[in-house]
Amino acid sequence: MTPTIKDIAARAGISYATVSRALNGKYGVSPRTRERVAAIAREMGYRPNAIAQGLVNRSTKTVGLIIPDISSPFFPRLVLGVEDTMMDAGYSVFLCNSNWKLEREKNALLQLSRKQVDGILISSIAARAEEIEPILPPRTPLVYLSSYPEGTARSCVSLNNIQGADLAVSHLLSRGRRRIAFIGSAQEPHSLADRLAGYRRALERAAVPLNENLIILGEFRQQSGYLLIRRLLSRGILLDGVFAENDLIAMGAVQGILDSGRRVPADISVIGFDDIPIASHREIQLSTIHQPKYRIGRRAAEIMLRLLSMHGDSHPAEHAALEPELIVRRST
Amino acid sequence: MTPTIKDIAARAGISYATVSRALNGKYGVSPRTRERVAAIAREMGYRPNAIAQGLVNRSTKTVGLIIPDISSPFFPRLVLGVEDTMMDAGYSVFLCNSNWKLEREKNALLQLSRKQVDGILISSIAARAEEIEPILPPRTPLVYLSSYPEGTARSCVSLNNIQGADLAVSHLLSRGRRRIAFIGSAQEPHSLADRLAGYRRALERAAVPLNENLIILGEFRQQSGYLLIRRLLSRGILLDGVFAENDLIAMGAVQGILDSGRRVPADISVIGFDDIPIASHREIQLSTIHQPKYRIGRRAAEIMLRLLSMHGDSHPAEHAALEPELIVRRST
DNA sequence: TAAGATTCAGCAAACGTTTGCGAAGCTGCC
DNA sequence: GGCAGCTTCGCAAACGTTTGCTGAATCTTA
Repeated sequence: MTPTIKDIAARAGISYATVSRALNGKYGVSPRTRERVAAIAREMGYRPNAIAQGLVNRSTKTVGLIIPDISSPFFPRLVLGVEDTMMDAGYSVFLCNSNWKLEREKNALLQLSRKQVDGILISSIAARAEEIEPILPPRTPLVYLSSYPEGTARSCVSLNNIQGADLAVSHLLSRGRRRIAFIGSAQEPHSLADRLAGYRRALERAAVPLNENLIILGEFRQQSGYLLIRRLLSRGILLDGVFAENDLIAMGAVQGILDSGRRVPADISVIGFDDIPIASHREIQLSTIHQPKYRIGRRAAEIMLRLLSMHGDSHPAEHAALEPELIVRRST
Repeated sequence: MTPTIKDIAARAGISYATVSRALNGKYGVSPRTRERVAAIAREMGYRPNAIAQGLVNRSTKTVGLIIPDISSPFFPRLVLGVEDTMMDAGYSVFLCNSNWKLEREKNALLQLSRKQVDGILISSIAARAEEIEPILPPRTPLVYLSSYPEGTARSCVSLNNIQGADLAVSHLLSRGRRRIAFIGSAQEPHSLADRLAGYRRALERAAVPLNENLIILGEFRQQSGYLLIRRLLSRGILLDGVFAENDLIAMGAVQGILDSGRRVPADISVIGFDDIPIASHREIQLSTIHQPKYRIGRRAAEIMLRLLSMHGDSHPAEHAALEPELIVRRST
């Protein structure tokens, strides 16, 4: 079928060991044969079988990337950042969507380990490291990106969520808002916790009392934001600001507020999180906290490459927390 | 390290051939030992090494998926459709972004074939099949999705682009528009050709003369639509309708029209193509031709699975052309 | 009870590579 | 001319599986 190293050897009249050495630039083969082998390989259209190489080298030049949902607008650029840099380094990436389900996340981890990936990058929805890390062989390079479980000793790349939330809420406060709702999602326990912490911190610093009634949770979807805000407003709860855990929720909230006859930002200011592409659209103009998604992906991939290069010697975990950036637009 | 089949054999005091047969439910091992092996395997946390299996089975349970750019809003749901159904069938998918470059597309093809993928799904930007198909080993299952090169004998899943464009332009005509611009991109030669053909067909049927000055090409980006329409308008060319090859271009065109002091749709109607998520947003409301992206992905994956199941016996190419759907919103 | 049939398990080759070790062949020096 | 030392290459094992073939043990049947 497709030519193997043995076919080349037969054609060149030498052993296949020599062919391997010639092709890989290893020591111990004369320039003459090296050239001859290269020529024959080219002529026959030889391609090294990466599976066979993976078996003997115990390295597949392959990594896994697990995210909740590629069709959620936050992830595509993250994935691109990872793929671009891994690709440049000669790695291929398996993409797995967990669909926000822990079970599927675990399953993906299992499949990937079976496939002998050299490392795994994951935007995990697990609350605690013990839920997922034991699934992997002990020394598998693992880096979390954007979201990580509590109690992990692995490398992480994420935004400083506490600070981001603080920035957002402080911005609302600076606009004179005092009754600020928090609309979040329980889908990513850890970032929820951090953003909630930032929310609390900002309020506390401004000496604004916390009102538990203003904290509500749903899903990372636009409709969720819409329904939650409408429920809140219909209960007659007073509001003058909304901090949503992500832009989709924020956009839903804006719609809900408008539909209830109130104005944005005149009556209620709304700020989101993530700065997904649509947020900057002229007709939307949502204030938000920018996350450098591509850079997060790239950075995580770079860390992965370092981990891979020192093939399991020791894993000094690196926690990169990128700086959030406040983007003020029309909604505040 | 991680336990192999031999470790299990040693522990059970039997040969590893028997362990393999027991684990795979092959004939020729007693229920008693089968059970014992299963128990030991579970206890030791055994996981079959898919690389080794791939080498001997000559099948890796892996496919490649090549698209131009995951961060372009058309692709995420397409990818999700593929990933979901391949995953359910026990396959993993390598994601590769070609960044609209033929060179990168070819390179991805090469890498994937090295990695011994069982098949490849590709949204190709190649103009002709000869540019890319020779790269793959002759009988590699290959299915095109959404976009395919001319002259291919392989399976394709795509929208009926001619009909879609016809629908869009006919819709503009039915709104009384007669001077309809076509703004497209040269990035995907084949879909451009088809959509242009549909544009021509609709005009012809309505006996509206074709004006070559109204056909302009750029890239699949919002800014491209903006710049092209502004240039057109500033040259004093009369327009009352715009058919854009995709929604991003259409949105850019809308902005350009508004910025030039004209109204949409009162002065100029605009219709796009794809129905990306943002198009349906309340503040955007772009008329467009809907593409069932997830379904296209799923369908392509299903065809791939059929191809895989008959491991290379014969490849009766299947050309699935899904029906476009006109979505009328505020912009027309 | 003996012979044949049937069940169960092991041996070893194969998949396509990489690589340690050893064996030639050559060069040059004394 | 003999020997050391270097260069160049081949042999064979290994990576972790699957599977055809063979052999032993058990069971069936006359």
